[in-house]
Amino acid sequence: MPIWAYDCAMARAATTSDAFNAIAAPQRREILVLLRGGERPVTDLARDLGMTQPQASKHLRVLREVGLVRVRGAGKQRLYGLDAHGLRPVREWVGGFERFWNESFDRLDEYVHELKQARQEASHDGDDQ
Amino acid sequence: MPIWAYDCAMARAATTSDAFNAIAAPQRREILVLLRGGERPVTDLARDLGMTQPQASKHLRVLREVGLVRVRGAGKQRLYGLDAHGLRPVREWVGGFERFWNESFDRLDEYVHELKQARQEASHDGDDQ
DNA sequence: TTGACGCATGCCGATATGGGCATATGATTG
DNA sequence: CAATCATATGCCCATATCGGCATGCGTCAA
Repeated sequence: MPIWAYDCAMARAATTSDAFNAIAAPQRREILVLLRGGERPVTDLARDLGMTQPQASKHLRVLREVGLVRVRGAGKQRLYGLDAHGLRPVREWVGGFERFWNESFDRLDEYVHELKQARQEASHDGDDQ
Repeated sequence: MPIWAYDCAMARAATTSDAFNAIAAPQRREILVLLRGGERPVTDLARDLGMTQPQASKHLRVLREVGLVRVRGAGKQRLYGLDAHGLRPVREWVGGFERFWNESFDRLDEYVHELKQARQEASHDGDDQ
């Protein structure tokens, strides 16, 4: 039995790492959808989503930390509002795959071939990471 | 002090729940990006991503379970290929927010108003749960 | 000031992840 | 068949998450 110098650091990326992680949770996605309808207080959201107020608050905290929602104190209430800017990276990343679900897989190889050549000639990179 | 009838079931949605969770991990996103260049064997991907082979296999397993990649045995190797169909839901969901990052927040309220009216007239709901 | 209301946090427990390494499984070649 | 290469799994651990409930904190009303 060796010394097992385990260097285990983190288990799973924090939900607050980025928008990708934040929107992984369905509940958080629903919150964002609701927020498209305008600013709303926490309790309201909680009720509509059928979750407890603390849960809603926690989800909202995550969304706030990644910058997907803003808060604005309105008297006793705190109105949460959508700030969709943070979703752009997601949109762009996914957008890079659009052509791949429009093509059948049999023809995909050719497609890929073209892409490869085009990329080499244009020396046009800058999407990974 | 009650009996603490804790009903805690699951902690966090499985990464294999859906595409949203699967692509939450940066490494998995990178794999998909690499796969845009065509089918590739595991070891290849692992090397390019600077991760161990087991790790790559595990990530690929997740991606396979949500249907984002396909496998094809090619001799000793197993060629993984992209199957981007599963990304459509993501694309569509995010797409629902496009207008929100093109508009300034001051004008957002009007926007929202229009949306609300349009929705009421169309009586078009059906997103909860 | 005391209440009351709205929201944020804290704590507990169960779970699954992700990383590391060792090894089982599969397929191919000699 | 045995040996080998390519992958897939199995375990270990540390961590963060989510769910439930209780309570702290800030704001407004009486």
